[in-house]
Amino acid sequence: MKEAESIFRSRLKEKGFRWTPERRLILDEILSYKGHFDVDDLHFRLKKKNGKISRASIYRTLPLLVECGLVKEIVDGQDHAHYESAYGREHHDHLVCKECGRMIEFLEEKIEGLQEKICRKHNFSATRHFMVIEGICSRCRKGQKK
Amino acid sequence: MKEAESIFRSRLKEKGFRWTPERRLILDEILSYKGHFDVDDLHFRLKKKNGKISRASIYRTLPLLVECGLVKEIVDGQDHAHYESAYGREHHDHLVCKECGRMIEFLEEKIEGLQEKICRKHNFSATRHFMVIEGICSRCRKGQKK
DNA sequence: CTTTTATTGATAATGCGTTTCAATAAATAC
DNA sequence: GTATTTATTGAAACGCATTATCAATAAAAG
Repeated sequence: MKEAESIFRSRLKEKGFRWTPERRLILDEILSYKGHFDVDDLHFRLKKKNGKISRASIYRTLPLLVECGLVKEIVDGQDHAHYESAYGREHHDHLVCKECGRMIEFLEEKIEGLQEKICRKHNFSATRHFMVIEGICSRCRKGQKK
Repeated sequence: MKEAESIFRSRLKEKGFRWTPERRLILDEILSYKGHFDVDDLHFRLKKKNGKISRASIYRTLPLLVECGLVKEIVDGQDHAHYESAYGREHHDHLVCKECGRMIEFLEEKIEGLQEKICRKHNFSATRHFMVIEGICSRCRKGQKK
């Protein structure tokens, strides 16, 4: 299945951008990694496998992938950006543990519906929405009880 | 009504911190300004009125005010932090316009209830939660139609 | 193969936020 | 009130994530 790649390649073509080995490596790595990541994580994994991709290329490629819906930024209220692969995945929100950084995904259909209602009420045209619950996860709570 | 001030002053005392003219000016300005703001907004307004407060003092004071619940950080997925006075205000979420930056507040009780349900389900102890809907507000949409 | 021009990696620059430090000034005791 | 202690201040240096610059490289198209 190369659908994700063809989505990316046709979007690049549309904009007069080019399909390069670096962009391919970045896309492949993101698709093969199931989890949340930041730029450093991704750079580390790419360097380990290929030893030659610059951080600058990652910073340049990520917005392109976000734009065509293959990657999503996770807004988590922490100090720097986190991302996740969005290819073949449904929208969901996150519980973020302040202790260990773990992100737990959840989906509550009713919330999605309520968000649409609010947009209609305010005549607001939504392009993105997210919800974050920050706190201490069950694992870390057990740890704190000594 | 000086309740907000006494909340802040007793919290400072508790921690061995001091009540200073600068902290008073910052608190007063935040309480008197009804709206969302960032550090630059606040610094500009304080300088105009008093001509002598440093950005560093604002950066140092804001977390103290957040800690005692008088100010809330608005996590909006934009590039830098925004805040709002939280004194005497109920929790609410935001619609954020990518065009003009305007933030529209909303409260949906049902969403709050659903968030609690999700936390119970994951045995997660929440300390903060927020929801943002990003897009184009009604005003800007009208403008775009020429 | 040649031409055009986007992309790359390295590095400099940006911008928000934090830390450092010497001078100042609250708080407390006397 | 005066002296002592130590947190706070403003200015400037710093840290860190991200963006912009630039010369060399390499896709794309003819």
